[in-house]
Amino acid sequence: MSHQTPVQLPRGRPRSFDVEAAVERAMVVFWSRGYHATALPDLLRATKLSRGSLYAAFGDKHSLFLRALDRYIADAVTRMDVELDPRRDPVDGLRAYLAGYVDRTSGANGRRGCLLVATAMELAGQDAEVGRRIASFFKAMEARVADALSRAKTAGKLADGVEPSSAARILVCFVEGLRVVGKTAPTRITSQATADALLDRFMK
Amino acid sequence: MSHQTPVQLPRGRPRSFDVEAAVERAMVVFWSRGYHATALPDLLRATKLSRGSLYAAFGDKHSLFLRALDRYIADAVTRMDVELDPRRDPVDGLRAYLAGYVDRTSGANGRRGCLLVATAMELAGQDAEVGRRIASFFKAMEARVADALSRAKTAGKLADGVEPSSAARILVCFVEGLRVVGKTAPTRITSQATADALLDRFMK
DNA sequence: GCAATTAAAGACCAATCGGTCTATATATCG
DNA sequence: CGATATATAGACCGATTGGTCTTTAATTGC
Repeated sequence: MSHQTPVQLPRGRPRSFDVEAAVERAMVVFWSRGYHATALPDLLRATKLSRGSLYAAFGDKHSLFLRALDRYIADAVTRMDVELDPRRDPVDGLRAYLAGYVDRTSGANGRRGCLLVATAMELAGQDAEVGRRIASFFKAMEARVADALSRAKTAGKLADGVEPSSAARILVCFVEGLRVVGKTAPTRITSQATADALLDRFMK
Repeated sequence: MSHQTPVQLPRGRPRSFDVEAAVERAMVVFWSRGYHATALPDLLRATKLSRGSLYAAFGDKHSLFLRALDRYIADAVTRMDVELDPRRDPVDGLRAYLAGYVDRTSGANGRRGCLLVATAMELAGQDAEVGRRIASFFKAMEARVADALSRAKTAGKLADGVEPSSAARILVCFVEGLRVVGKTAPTRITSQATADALLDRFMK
């Protein structure tokens, strides 16, 4: 039994732009330029908002950045939840997870970089709000990968002596390192072979 | 038989500050704040130079940054050349190399981050001069690690199926990923255990 | 119609940006 | 000494920064 909260309809002109779409457009700009190098005019151009509307909707540049970062993180977590879904074969899941990173860190995709890694390096040390988000994301990733590895172990597919929690930390570092090295645009073939070689070390 | 190049002594007041020391001080500032977030006054305070002297000595902010980056890279390469010296036992060398990264990515050291990774994420995509330096550093690291692994293989110390070149790419990604995750200040014990677990996968 | 609300456009703000330049003191040479 | 060169301090520059505010038009509910 749920009650309808009687939503008081606002009296005036309703908001005419999609806030989430604006966050996404802002995210793309922060993603390609970083926080400090992104100026207000860049954000106005990308979101197609006026200065007034942007400040009314988001407060200031920093708040908008946090919304964009949250969006980026939510997308990444959602992706992992699909790839590493417990109902799926864990090894297939891990392969899909790695293949996704290979795709995102090769060639032109690699050049685009990663908002999360860039933010970690640019702001995590100085900005507590950002630092917490980065740390919790890495924990979330590690937990999901560890869980998949744990299921693989139960299924008898892990090589002898491989600890799921330890191997998960290795994989997290590896994929984040891929994002860094990906900035120099290695070929997909090389990256894929490297990821395969690592995973093979963990499997029977 | 070498000729003394007759160094024409400058006539006026000689330079009274140490240029390399100034580069190093500037490096520390860029290291902790990143390129865009570092303002001229920060650099003047750190180098203890006047505006005029700094511009006379280095040209502009960007040139000074490149000098600082080159210095950072040279230090890193020198360190690797010691750790992975061909006259040393390759496995000991690899352990020392990894231990160095563990030290630099744990706790407070981890929070300080890495100028190279931060620069890769902030500038490598947009700044060709920077991009080349980053790419060549990763190549240099990969070559040295591959060489050490190759010697380990010759000595019969590598596990079956481990390819030196492929394993070297894995290790490069891993240590750069450590630098990223290190921004959230993991404990040394955890990082060391993770690095050990990875290296063990490659060894007999 | 009228009140209420929001949009866009852009003037406006103080502060700061990277960079140049001048003035003056200092230190080294022949 | 006189010429040369470099140091510092700080004024100065136009451009840009993030952010506020005003004006006017648009769009809704009553």
